[in-house]
Parts: sequence; structure tokens; C-alpha cells
Amino acid sequence: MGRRSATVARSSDPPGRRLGRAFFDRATTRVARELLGAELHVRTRGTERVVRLVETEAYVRGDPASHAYRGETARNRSMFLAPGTLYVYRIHQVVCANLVTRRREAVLVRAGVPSVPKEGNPSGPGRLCRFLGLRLDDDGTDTTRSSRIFLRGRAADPGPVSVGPRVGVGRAVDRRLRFALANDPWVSRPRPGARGRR
DNA sequence: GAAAAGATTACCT
DNA sequence: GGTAATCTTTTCC
Repeated sequence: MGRRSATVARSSDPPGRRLGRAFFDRATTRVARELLGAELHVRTRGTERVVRLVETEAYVRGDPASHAYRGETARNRSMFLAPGTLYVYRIHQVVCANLVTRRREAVLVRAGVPSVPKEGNPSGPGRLCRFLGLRLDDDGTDTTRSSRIFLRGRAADPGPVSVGPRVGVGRAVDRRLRFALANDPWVSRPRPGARGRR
């Protein structure tokens, strides 16, 4: 097929279409913002889990909080691969997933609306990965080509987006690199009203 | 009854 | 493991 290097991306991809390389090969903050409302599909052994992303964080170049900040290592190698690459890292007992944008930059997927609410609560990076069944083995997967792990663009305007500081980041707190759908119950951080049980 | 503080639990760049 | 959010208890008016 005619393979060409598309460098220019539309501001809005076709609704429900798979997100290709051009989508991710843009400014990380824009990707993070437009990822809201998009669907992340993960197929594992016949079962397919889907979440509609509602919360993301951008990690950019020169960012002390970014894993790529201190250079390439065996762990963060995926961050130096092509846009659309899945970067999965392990922290203590859970794993978190990022989508590589431009080189050395990525978007951390923090929360989504679950396709099977009963079986999980994809609110928070660790929980999201656990719900989707993502493992450390999935690190390095090219989501623009994989048939197991891929994304679909949002079908419509997801609504108002709230922007604020990232979660769990000690440095560069003043940067507003966290994006979330306002008034969405699945957003992890600013829990509107946790009801005390018992 | 409401608010503040301490302590516990859960989570994760 | 450290940190932040949550829950419980206590104090105050």
C-alpha cells in the first residue's frame, strides 16, 4: 500500500475512527485534551474491554516529572519510540499506561468510563490498567497498528474540559497539564462527594 | 448541629 | 514506600 509520512493532522479526526500516527504526532497537550472522549480498546483472550477516556495528563519535554526527563533507560524505552506507542510502567503493585506523542513526550491515561462497570472501576491510572487488563508485556505496543490495543476517536464534543495541576507530581506543580471532562463521575482526583459508608 | 483535627485507608510519574 | 484522599472522632458554640 502507499505508505506515506503524514505530518499534518486534522484538528478533529473522523468520529469513531481509529486514531493513527498523525493524531499522536502533535503537541502533547493537544493530544491529551482531544483524547478525552476517545475510546481505548484492549482485547485479551477473547474479551474486549473498552473505556471512554475522561481524564489525562501530559508529560512534556524538560518536565522533571516525565520519565524521559533523565534520558533513555531500559524502562522508559518506549517513550522514545514512534507516536502512538503504548508506554506501560510498573509502580509497586500496579501498572500505569501512557500514549507516546512526540518523542520523549507522552499522555498518561488516568480515568475512563468502563464498558463493564460491574467488574471494575477505571478511576485512576492503576485502576484503569487493571480494568483493561493491561500488563507490563503490553509495553511498546504500537496502538496505531495493533489489533489488540487501539483507540477510537471521540464521536462528538465531549463537553466542557477542566484543566489543572497533575496528580502525584512533586515538581512542576504550577503547570496545568491535567485534563478531565468536567462533571464526570469517573474522574479520579477531585471527587465531588464521597459518601461516607457506615 | 457544624466544623476542625487526627487517624486510617487507598493510591500511585 | 511515600503521599494524598478519605473516614472517624472530638471539640466548639
